[in-house]
Amino acid sequence: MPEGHAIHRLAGDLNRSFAGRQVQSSSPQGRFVAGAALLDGATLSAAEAIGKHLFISFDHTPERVHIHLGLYGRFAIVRESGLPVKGAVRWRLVNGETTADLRGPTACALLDDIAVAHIRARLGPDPIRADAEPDRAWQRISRSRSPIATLLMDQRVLAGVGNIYRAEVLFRHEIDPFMPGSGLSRQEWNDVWADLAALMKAGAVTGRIDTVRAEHEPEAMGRPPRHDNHGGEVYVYRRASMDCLVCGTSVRTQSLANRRLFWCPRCQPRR
DNA sequence: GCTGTATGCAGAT
DNA sequence: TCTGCCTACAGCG
Repeated sequence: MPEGHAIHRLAGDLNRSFAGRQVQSSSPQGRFVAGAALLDGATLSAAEAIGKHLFISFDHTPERVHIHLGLYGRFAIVRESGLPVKGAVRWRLVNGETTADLRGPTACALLDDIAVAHIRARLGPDPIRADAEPDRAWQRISRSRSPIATLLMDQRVLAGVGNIYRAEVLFRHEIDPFMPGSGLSRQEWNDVWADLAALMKAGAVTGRIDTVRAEHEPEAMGRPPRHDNHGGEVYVYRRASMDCLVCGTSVRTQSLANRRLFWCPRCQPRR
């Protein structure tokens, strides 16, 4: 479930289970054998998330494991050890009582400081991180003719926002997803950034994406409760042809930059 | 068993 | 703008 909030949550979970502890490291699937062997028996020092990227450091080497889950990747942590390997486990970490199995990542590699710095340098500010500089994103957005919906998901502009948060934050601020970045006012940007930070930090705690304000929750609107398969309550994401929770208009969808975009044409009118 | 789908991104065209 | 790729699972026959 890899938008940025999930990666931050994962980093926290890994730290709780493994930080400061010696780990057994292996690559049952066979595609991270050399890296995994190098770390076997090492002490894990910390896991850190930047946008959708996860970095894991160890005491005995300056190199870090860089993981990007991509669309399908999962990193499952269970409170058991001695488990049989099920499926294609790229990397398995075990301490006395806990097993973490990584499957299907786009990236899983041991990187030196220079390579890590390279990745960091190409990422925009991450709304979840305390060290984020939202102005860097504004500089790009305010000068761009690309649709705001495209810019929000561009990891060079903002790190960690994915298809759900972009659709939801644009809905919450009644912004036309096709409006060029240069059409956004500074105030709108400040509001969008603050909202993304709040929504994503909450998501990192709960592990769900919840974007529906209390007054629009199904119960408050006299509708039956509803839970989508990503685990939270949302306004427009994957609700194509369903009624907008606010105005009742049919939610629209369209492919934009290879991803499905969802919006309400009435709440987010063309500008 | 097969097909379609998924919260992503890089590299080719 | 399009294709390929990493994997699991739901829905279908």
